[in-house]
Amino acid sequence: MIVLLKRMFPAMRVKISGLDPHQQYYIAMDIVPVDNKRYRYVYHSSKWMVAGNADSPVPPRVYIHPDSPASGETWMRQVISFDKLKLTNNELDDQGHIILHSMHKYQPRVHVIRKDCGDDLSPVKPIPSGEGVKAFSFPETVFTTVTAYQNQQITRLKIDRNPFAKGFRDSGRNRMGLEALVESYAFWRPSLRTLTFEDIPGIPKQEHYLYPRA
DNA sequence: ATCTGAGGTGTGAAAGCC
DNA sequence: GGCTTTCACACCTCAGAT
Repeated sequence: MIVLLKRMFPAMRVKISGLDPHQQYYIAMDIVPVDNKRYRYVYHSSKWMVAGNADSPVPPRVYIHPDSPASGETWMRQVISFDKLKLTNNELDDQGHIILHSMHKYQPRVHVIRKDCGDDLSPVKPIPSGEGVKAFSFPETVFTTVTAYQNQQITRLKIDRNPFAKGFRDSGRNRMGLEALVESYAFWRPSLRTLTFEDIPGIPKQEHYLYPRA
């Protein structure tokens, strides 16, 4: 899904409840390695296989949601989308984009940060820890980075679902076949997730739900 | 409502790497 | 030689200007 500078697709979308409506919060995302392995796609078995050790770690980067900071009421009222998040494989990137290695597995994490804990938040600095900061991650959002698609079904999926790729769509495609394909890919399961905070601003327990995509 | 420029897509060929 | 990465390209969306 990545090369040079690309958006993440499909984008992560989350819904949060349980925030203090009057408290200001930052929402941020970072992406961490799942393991220290490099992968390659094996066509004949249609599986990702370990192909060696991971490349050297890249500088940690943070995507701060552009609506930040905003009140808990604002965040809870909307579905929070990370569709503007950009990924790069350029380790020398100085624009604050999230840097990843190709052919590695990563886990996106959503961070909810109380404003007083996030005043020195920066795209090029690790997310602060402690009281007032909470991270959420969902195992089904783990993904493998590539510079070229390894699976033609994924290419077709993206062409049909990403508006910017409309120019590559065929007019007579079999929609039912596509829907079946969508169902078969875990990462494509509804990207809308819900985080529930029980005791804000004290920071909370995690709970999440899966919603069927309309 | 229409125009326009910036920027987001996958493709396919060529280059680079091991 | 096979796999991965990079690049130019055409086509598209989107947002701001008029």
